[in-house]
Amino acid sequence: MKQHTLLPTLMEKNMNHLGVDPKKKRLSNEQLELLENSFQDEIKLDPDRKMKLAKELGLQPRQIAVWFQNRRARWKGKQLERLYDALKQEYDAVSRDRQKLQQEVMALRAMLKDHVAKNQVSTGYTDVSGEETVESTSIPSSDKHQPVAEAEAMTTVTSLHQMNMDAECNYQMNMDDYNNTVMIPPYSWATTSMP
DNA sequence: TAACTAACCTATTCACACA
DNA sequence: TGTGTGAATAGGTTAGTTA
Repeated sequence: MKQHTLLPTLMEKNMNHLGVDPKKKRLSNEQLELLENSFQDEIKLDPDRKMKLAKELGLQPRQIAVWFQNRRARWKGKQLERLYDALKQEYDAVSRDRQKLQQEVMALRAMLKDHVAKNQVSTGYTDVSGEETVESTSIPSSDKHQPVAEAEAMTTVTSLHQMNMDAECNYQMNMDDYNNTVMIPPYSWATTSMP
């Protein structure tokens, strides 16, 4: 059950020389240093260590426990901050890649449109002359092949689009994987030692 | 198995130091 | 005197113990 033992000892000590009722008093540098060192050793506080620290620092065990609780909360906040920064960097990088891919897709689409238009024109000529025009892209075209070429071209665009979609899906999946790996279930973070 | 207990958590309050 | 920081509190969850 909760322990609501307040701190008469410390308070009394502190108010004696001030003539006031200090309800909250900052810990001294020495006390903080020792607590900090202890926290760096182990984020969790076992009862023996709590008693030892309390004795050593002249504080109530409850104060030691509270200090560790607050320290863990601050530590977790920092961890979340770092995690946020890492995720943001990752997101920015993926975002840039996505934009680049989209630009490539647009360029390829434009090329394809141009290519199809030229094929249609050249097909018009071949209808008359019977000659076959070969584009620099080496895609064969004739009145017989033209629908096939268009279909292939459309397939290419669809594939590119699919690749783009896949990239997005992969990113989503990776983020999910990352979340499953990194997201910390309640309280479990506290059982891990300091990084 | 329910009740109790201790330790922990998050959210909040509040005293104090300082610009 | 407003604000940031940290000690302390409130209330909830979890896990171990016991009758």
